[in-house]
Amino acid sequence: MKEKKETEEMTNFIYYMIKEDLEKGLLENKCVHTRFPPEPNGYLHIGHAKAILLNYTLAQIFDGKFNLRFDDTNPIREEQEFVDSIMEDIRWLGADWGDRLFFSSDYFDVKYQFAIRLIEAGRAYVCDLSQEEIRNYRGTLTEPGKESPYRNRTVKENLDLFERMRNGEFADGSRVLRAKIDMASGNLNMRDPVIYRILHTRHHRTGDQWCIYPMYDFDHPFSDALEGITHSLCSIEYTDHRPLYDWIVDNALELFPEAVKFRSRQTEFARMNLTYTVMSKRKLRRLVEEKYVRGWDDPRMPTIAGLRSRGFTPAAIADFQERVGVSRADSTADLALLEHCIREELETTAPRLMVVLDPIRVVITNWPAGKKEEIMMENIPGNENAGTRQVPFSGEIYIEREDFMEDPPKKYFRLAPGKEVRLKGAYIICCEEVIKDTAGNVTELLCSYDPQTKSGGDTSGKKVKGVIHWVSIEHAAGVKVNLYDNLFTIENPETERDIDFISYINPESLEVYEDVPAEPAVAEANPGSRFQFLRKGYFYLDPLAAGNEKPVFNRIVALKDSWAKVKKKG
RNA sequence: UGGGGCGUGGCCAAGCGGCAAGGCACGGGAUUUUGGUUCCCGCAUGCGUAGGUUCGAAUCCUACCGCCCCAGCCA
Repeated sequence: MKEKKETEEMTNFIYYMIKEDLEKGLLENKCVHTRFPPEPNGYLHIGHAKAILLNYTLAQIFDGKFNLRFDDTNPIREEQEFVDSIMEDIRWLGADWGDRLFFSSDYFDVKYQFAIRLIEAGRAYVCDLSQEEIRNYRGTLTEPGKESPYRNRTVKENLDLFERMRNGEFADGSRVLRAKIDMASGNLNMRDPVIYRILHTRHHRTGDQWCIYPMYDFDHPFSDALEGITHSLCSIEYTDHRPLYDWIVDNALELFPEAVKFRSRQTEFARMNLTYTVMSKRKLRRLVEEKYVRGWDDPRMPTIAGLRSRGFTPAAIADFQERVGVSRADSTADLALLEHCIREELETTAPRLMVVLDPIRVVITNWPAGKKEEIMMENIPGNENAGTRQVPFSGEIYIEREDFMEDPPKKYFRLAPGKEVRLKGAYIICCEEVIKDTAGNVTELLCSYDPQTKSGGDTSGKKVKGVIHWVSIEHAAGVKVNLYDNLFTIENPETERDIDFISYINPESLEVYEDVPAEPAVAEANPGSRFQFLRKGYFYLDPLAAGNEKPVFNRIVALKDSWAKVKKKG
């Protein structure tokens, strides 16, 4: 990943909290140690990127450590496929976990021992209530719960039952292990939470070794303690779980001190939403399953895989997260900010190319027949190191259909009958005649060029306001272009109540141009590299389509278009 | 009507009793062979509301209002 961030750049409350912990010596002789704990049951999205980058960056800033730990305590939901994709995504983002890749399931054995100690201390018991009974006994938001009739079993009986649970003597759902806390607590999480359940399900890592599995609230704090995590960051909905987190760690410290590397503390921060998209796993899955997108990695998806195939860069995503910041308030970041970040990066790094998306033929009537001229163009204006390239120019070219108007408004600087415009890097041309088909559609423009106006050596003294891009027809290479736009038409499709978010899908979120003329230099472009199509936007040469007949370019983001604003205002 | 969290400009977000940072967006102007970039300028008499404390309040106190989360043997 890029160099460590200047600490001055990080100004969020978690950064200051850690800094204070360090100053007060609260970490004793430990270094800052964070972790990212994904459950391997789905794809990561840009909201996860916030958590990954926060944890990783914090560890970097303070010279600490960062663990990747898969939270795989529920064998029913988890699969190896997701472990692989998650690791790929995190690696791509640049968060390096070194040799600290862990799985919650690695510690099932110690966790079992810890559960036994809890039982021995009289702080956990085996409960025979059915799932429904447990729910009823729990009470409601406004009424306290009732104690389970099994709450006061003897330690001996609990130990025996728990062992038999582990040995597979009981059916799924018939018994659970519960922490004995407080059935009257206003915090439902403290009403004797279930900490182990019976699940005769094969686990993706431990196989059939276990038929009882720990619950998150028991597992997570203890895993943190085992790994010596100093700062356990999580999203805001876990705030209610913090007392339970502390209960577990305190008990571990008291009953199983030799297993605890550090008494970690949980700190919550708000998750991020993004405008013009949805973030919930359920909704993303629906988009995939109902084929509104081609898959989890569709370039319109807010998944890490989607952003990657769209052409976004890890640096732009990190910059975006940095600018969004971290707080405890619900927030929806503006997609415009993410777009700004990628444009800012690509402005100085992406070589330019001329491609005409919607071509109209231009014949330069006074151009010597058959003559070809090589035009030298800068790859990245203002950056000499990026070099130059030759672009062939001839008497028949394509220009963008929208760069010509038969009856232009006042502020239109492009081509129009009798008007002049500069062809980028080449000459100034003047539109002499408009040719139409029988339906009245413009099919071709007859123009004249002024030999005095060659770029770099213009002796005409002419000043034209408009400069347009072009491609020589004879020398053009064909490319396929995918124009991506927002997947949804409204800013917050997720928060609209009573209306199915599917109805806000943007029918024009993908526009495909099968064969579009591009300057011949495209042939040398490397798959996976990014370009600016002059005046159009930033594009990513799809590496997945590398074998195709034509190169495939995905639009990452369009260039800002102030003309569109002028037009709208009239 | 139980518990918890949060309310600072359109979107984020600093601020922690001394008189509202910054970014994006937006508006205006300059430069420009990308209507891009860059560069200037503008953009909260106001910090959910109402009271109170104080010489002084976004910051402290009180009450109220609004939004979010919690009743999985999910994480």
